[in-house]
Amino acid sequence: MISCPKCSEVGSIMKAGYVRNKQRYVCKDCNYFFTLSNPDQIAPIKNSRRHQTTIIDIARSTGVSNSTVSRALHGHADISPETRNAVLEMAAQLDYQPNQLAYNLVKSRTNTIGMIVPEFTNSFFPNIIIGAHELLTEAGYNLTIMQSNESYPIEVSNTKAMLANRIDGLLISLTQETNNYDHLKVFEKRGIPLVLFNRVCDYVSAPKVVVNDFEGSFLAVEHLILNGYERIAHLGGPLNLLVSRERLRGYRAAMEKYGKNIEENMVIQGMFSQQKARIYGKYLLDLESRPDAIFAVNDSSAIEIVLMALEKGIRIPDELGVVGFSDNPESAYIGPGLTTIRQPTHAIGKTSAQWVLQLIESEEEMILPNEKVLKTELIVRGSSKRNRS
Amino acid sequence: MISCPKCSEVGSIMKAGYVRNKQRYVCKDCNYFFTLSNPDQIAPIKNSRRHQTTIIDIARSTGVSNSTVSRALHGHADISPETRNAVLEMAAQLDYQPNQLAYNLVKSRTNTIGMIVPEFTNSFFPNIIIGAHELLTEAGYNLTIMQSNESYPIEVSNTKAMLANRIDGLLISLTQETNNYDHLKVFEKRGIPLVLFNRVCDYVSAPKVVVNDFEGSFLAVEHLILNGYERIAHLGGPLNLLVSRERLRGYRAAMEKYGKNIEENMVIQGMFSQQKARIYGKYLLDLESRPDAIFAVNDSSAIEIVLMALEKGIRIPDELGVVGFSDNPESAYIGPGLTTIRQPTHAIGKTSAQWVLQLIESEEEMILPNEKVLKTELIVRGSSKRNRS
DNA sequence: AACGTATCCGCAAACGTTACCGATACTTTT
DNA sequence: AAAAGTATCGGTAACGTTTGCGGATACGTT
Repeated sequence: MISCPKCSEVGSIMKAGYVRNKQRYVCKDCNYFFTLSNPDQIAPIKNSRRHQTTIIDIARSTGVSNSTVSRALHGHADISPETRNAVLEMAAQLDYQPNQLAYNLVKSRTNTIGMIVPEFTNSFFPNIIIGAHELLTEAGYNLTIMQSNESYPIEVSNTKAMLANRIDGLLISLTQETNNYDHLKVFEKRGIPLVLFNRVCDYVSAPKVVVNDFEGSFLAVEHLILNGYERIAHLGGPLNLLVSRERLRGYRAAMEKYGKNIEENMVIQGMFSQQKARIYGKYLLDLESRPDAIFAVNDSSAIEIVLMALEKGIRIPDELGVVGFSDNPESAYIGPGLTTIRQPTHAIGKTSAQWVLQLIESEEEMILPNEKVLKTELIVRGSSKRNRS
Repeated sequence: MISCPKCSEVGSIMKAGYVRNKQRYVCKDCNYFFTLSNPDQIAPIKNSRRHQTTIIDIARSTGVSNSTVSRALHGHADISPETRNAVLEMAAQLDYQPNQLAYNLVKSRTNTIGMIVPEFTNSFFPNIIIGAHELLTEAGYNLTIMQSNESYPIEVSNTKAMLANRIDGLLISLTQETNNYDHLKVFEKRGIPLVLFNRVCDYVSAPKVVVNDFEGSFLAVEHLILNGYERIAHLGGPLNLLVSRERLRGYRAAMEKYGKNIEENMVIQGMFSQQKARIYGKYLLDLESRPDAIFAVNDSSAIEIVLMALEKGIRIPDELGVVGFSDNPESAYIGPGLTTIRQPTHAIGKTSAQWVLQLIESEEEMILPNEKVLKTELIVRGSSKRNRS
């Protein structure tokens, strides 16, 4: 006979429908609804994943409490050498691996720095990663890398994922097409340190690590001028990126300083891509009055130009001087050797990482210079050393 | 006067030592020990980190329970459209970001794949990473990358960190110096899918993704022979790596097939490094009876040889044929262009990632072929196209 | 009236750790 | 010997989620 779990009444129990395929009853006395639990139900299917030994397992096997185990494992005080040893032994025996997830949850920090780069097809960003990676691992931090693939939506979703994973700090280099920065302001609001590098923007009040694009660009163009080139073209990048604007500015400044006329039809701004480089390069080389030198915004564009020029039989550097930017590995090996501006990629990564760690470890909001500008270096190779005539 | 918090007695309170620098009392009546909490103590320093809005916040603000919020956020059933919308609205308003850590803890999976590479200074491993990254992000997984820096101890500590972070699967390429594999066997024991790629070993029963080094090597040497080279040297890698052994084997097989004599003083094995390459290269080029072709174990060695030969005035390819392995980006641009064997780096990454996901998603232990061999490709450039005389 | 069905929501137990606050048992001091 | 101090250990509440299951209401159906 069924009795009410509440008033123990037996007589006034009635069926009252089904809930999840189980008979439901109601006690008319106390108006209490209930269903009967089936004790002989099949035990829930054991999770096929093997059980990972936890602190609790160690505690049980050693006969101490969880907290003691935790203290022993972390070399805390308040524990006798004997129990510590016993615990450590048992931990080794049970092949214990701490669960960082639980640790992170309770400490609400992950010891992980996130990094978002637009791409890593050429060696530029990988080298930055190496620099950051080195410093971070040494400091006991992990690094998770994501790639926005030069796409703004992916960048946004990447930042969301980083946020969800509760990284302790973020290093980010923006996309070509990013011009809304709300996804970065979230980090400010949350108090999560953020450092922009290389592809930065002015609309976020976060530290920025950049190279001296202006100066590098200036040096490159000055070098061309000093080598006797007169009519220098500039194949630039997209103007929403600061680097493109700075390199353009350096170009203009150098031209102006030496009193060279800038022919505006020889100043082109476009997206970074090999295809675009070929199109713009062809345009410049096919100009009725061809420039005698081209300063390109990056090495891959410069190399395209060199190759096209050689195909056309234009002699480099005599008939055409070419200078690139970044010093890609292949630039040293191409035909005459590409003159270029070397960026301290390693240092960019290292500096950014260092900065984000400083921000994390500084309790009070430190007042820091909000921009660090690293030096560039002119690498002179064959593509610009004209035989003075 | 101090009164017992339990029996409110005042007379029989006595000091009873210190606990963490705080006076401790005991009530002789009820034998109750206690310390006085200091209400005017400075409030515990507020964690400077701002409060992150949680599911509970949303629940409170919306007037529903946590479970309802959770269900609403995940589009579960058993929830009315109105409450769902209310919850979602409130979530947006409070700028809720889910805490992946808590999620991972309760689900005991992280949706993250770990990857350990020996280095990423040249483009080889970055390209593999790109391939894996692409596939994994598409499948909704994250990728955390670690670098062992060609050091066995670092590799071990990396695997430990991966384990602690409860990655769902691991992709690993071994160090030059790794010859103990216990740290990998832990993954087997734990049931965590593991895939080896490129630098693999035979002593772990895990899937392996490699390229056909033997065949590639054979093709390279055969190509040299078919171009009329006779006395072909081999500059090889360290023999504890399978790749080195396979490439050596391919070299020997091709030489044998075409009845060429192998002069053992022209077969050298050494570590991967630019310096070593220069030393061995100098040795080969300075030999009293110089080889007429060199097959190098990788492109960077081959390039060193090409550069040294050009310095010495040795004409390439007429006096010396050179073939490398890997198709580094700079190989296309160097002097005459370096003939080389292209490895499908992208595919290596993609295949490995695909495989690890298969292992994760297959409930029962699937029987899979435990090795996948990807094809290599001969890229013919100027350094080996001899003008037949 | 009695029973059945559907829909929606809340409770509370996990997940594995850490750390605060006590609580013992012992040693030392007065 | 009582009182005070010391050295270790345990209990337990967090951390933020998910989820199984029970409970409640509102109808619809015999």
